[in-house]
Amino acid sequence: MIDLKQLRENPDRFRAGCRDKGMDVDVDRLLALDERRRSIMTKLEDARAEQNRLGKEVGPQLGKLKGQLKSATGDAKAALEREIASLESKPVALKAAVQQYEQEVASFEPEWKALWIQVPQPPASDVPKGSSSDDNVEIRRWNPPKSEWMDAFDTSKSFETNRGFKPKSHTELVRDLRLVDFERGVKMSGTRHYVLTGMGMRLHQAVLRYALDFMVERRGFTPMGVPVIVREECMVGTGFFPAGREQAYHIEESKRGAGADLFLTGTGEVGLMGIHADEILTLEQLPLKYTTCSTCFRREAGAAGKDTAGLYRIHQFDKVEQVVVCRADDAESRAWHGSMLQSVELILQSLGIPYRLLQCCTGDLGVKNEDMIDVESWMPGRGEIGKDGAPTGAYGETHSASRLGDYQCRRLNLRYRDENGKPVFAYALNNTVIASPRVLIPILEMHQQKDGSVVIPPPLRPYMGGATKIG
RNA sequence: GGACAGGUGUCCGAGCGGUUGAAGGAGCAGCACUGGAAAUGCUGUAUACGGCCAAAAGUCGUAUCGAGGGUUCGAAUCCCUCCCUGUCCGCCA
Repeated sequence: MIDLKQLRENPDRFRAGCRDKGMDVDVDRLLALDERRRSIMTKLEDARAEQNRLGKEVGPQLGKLKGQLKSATGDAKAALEREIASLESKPVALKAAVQQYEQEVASFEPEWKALWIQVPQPPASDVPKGSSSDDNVEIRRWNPPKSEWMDAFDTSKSFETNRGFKPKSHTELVRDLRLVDFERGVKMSGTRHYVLTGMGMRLHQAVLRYALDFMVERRGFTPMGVPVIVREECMVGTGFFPAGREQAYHIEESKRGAGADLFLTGTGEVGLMGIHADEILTLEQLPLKYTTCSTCFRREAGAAGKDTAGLYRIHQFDKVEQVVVCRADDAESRAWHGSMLQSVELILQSLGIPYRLLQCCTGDLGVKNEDMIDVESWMPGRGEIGKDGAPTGAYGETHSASRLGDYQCRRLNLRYRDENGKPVFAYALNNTVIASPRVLIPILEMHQQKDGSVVIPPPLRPYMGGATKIG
């Protein structure tokens, strides 16, 4: 969430942030409620201060009198009772005032809080303005050169021009090579479910394990295994709720008598960032560099009819995720952003997948990020159908790298103590390392051979018993 | 899932319904002592929000003893609900 002090001091920045992100949050209403709340709180606190002062004064006297009352009789007893009654009546008026203020605040506090957590993190100043993903700006692209195991590939030319034969789509490849069984996945769990079979499962696991090991061994990240079933606080704290509530599977344990419902996480980011919620870290602990491999669950509400075929948009998948929690420093955050993206690029290059980086425009950012770069991988089986009847190929999003400023850590109450010993909300970043089975689409489609087999990229071979191709 | 026992500051650990942000210890920091250290002594050692202040420092107020609600003039202390931890039993990858 945002800092209310900053909102008061510079509301225009947040109004502009809402506008640029295309989000409709009533900032002025929030400001008015905040003002009202603070003014009542001041009165409430004054009343309570007086109440406390009286309590300290009256308390010991009452204690003494009540002690005396036990042994008193007759007139002395009646006099004591009168004195006690008069002492006790003193703070009663204050109590009524306190209760009235409390009720007043309670009457609009939920609205105040709801508005507060909805205000999005304003985009960084250098993020291009735009209204949708169409306005994203390409930063650079990479095409594989000729190497020991694959020929060069140029995405500006058709697959057939590059390779000399028409490509199959990944749905055809997984069918012909028996890597995925969609029918039975749907039988068990409904639309957008699948069964990975045989070498399909092995390839899936190989990609994940390669990516995790890469992050740990080459990039110095700490591997973690985190819960994928979490409480609502985790979802709110990481910024996925309330905005993304419809995207998460909801386990209604409260309906069975438990105290709290649970939610399935859509990314390992939730578990990784939740680890240090409500903590104050030391400067030496930073930066935190965590990576995890976790199963991700997404309802894909609102995506009905989109990408219905194949492995692109599914309800359950596995993802290696990376997060960095660093000190509250813009330059440091930007440096980590670059470093995290470099990890992704190195992995994609080693797998021989053409890709491009897109600077997301303001309108494509979520509530919590101030800057986001998407990585899109080349998928020869995607895109329009060309004159020759084969798809022309297209880039499809496989990764996303966000800078969140202190927005997420403020929500999570995750701080560190700076050089002066002051607690400061840390900055957070997150980035996909690899998400599978989606990444199997470019791997299979890019490395398919004329005979219908698929060459396994060398880094994955050790994870597949040394196999060099499928089929 | 059942039966008990618990949850207090960085940690351990007291706490009678009334001057308790909270005894006592440990740790940590500063100072003193020392040639230097140990030992010892003294001092300090939470967070959030709000007020005062140009700001910082500081200071004042409020809240926080697992969370939320209640009783009361007043709750760490009493009551209710939930969460968590431990032990035993049951079940089980």
